[in-house]
Amino acid sequence: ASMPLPEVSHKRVVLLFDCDCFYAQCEMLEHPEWRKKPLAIKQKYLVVTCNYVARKSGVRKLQSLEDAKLRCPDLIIVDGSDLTKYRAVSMRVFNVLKRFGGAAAKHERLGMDEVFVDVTRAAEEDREDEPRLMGHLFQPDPAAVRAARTLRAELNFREAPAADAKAEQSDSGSEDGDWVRDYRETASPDDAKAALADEQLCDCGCQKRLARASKIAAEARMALFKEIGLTVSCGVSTSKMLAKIAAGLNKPNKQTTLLPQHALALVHALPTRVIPGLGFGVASALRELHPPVFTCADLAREGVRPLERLLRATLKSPPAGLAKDLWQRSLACDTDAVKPFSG
DNA sequence: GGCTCACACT
DNA sequence: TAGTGTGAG
Repeated sequence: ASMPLPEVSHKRVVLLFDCDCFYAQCEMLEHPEWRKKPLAIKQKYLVVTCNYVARKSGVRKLQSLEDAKLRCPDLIIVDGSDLTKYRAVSMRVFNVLKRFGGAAAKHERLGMDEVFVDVTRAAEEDREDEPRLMGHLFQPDPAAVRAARTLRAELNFREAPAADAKAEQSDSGSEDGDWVRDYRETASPDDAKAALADEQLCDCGCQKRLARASKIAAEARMALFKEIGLTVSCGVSTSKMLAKIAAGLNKPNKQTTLLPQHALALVHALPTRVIPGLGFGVASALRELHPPVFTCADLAREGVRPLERLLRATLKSPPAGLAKDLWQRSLACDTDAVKPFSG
């Protein structure tokens, strides 16, 4: 009612490239004989990352070395406290990615192993009318879509390009429906899911822009593999938050497109920690509330004012506007811009 | 603007 | 872990 509604537009196109187990891959570049063996990188007495062979034996990030060795007795352990070579590989990755997305693209580094790229302009200017969607497409299940719809109704919240305005022009506009049905590469969905996807189509052109972007992502990933020998996972969506979440859906060495009209169905049930800017402290405080706030849907229902109070009680000096930003992100609306020249 | 601190990010 | 980045004051 009196809550400010999130601004939702699908106009941006954001990629997130996330190097798979970055330090471990760097070590395997120097030692190809380790590729098929379980490999962990340690700092002090902690495993900071490990390759996917090691993960099959239950080795995990931030495990104690002791635990890791118990789970995987033949684990190869490399000290990773000298970051020099990782920094060098990281810069090579960034320099390759800078070639993609055209002159108007913006590239932002996050840590050593992640790069955001805003490819809005390139995706708009692409002439291709029926771009092939590369990689995976996230498809919500019907229950998640129903839950998202309920949440939207509860909060009286409508997405900018209306999904229901489409019903009236259903006989004229079958081309978009065919386009999605024919070009997705995920495992073939059942009829219910296909119907669901068609029902949720958006007419702002975001599907085509995201598909064009998925091609840029595929080309960039190929270049990284050929020129450096690294595999990366990639998320393709309309904001940094959604691209990051999408990248995590299929790993390693896969890319995933998340259509903005499916974002709430994905986000609503996820823990509040998926929201960038909402860290360990705030997430813990939210869980202590009664009733406890666990998921993004819980946080969305909580509203801005109670969140402001919690931030004041939890943080030393909460940045202005943080509550509003976090609350909007709980509804999958993230307007944080890709900031160029951060590397 | 520059310093420290708290907090979040990898 | 070993850093980097950000906003508040």
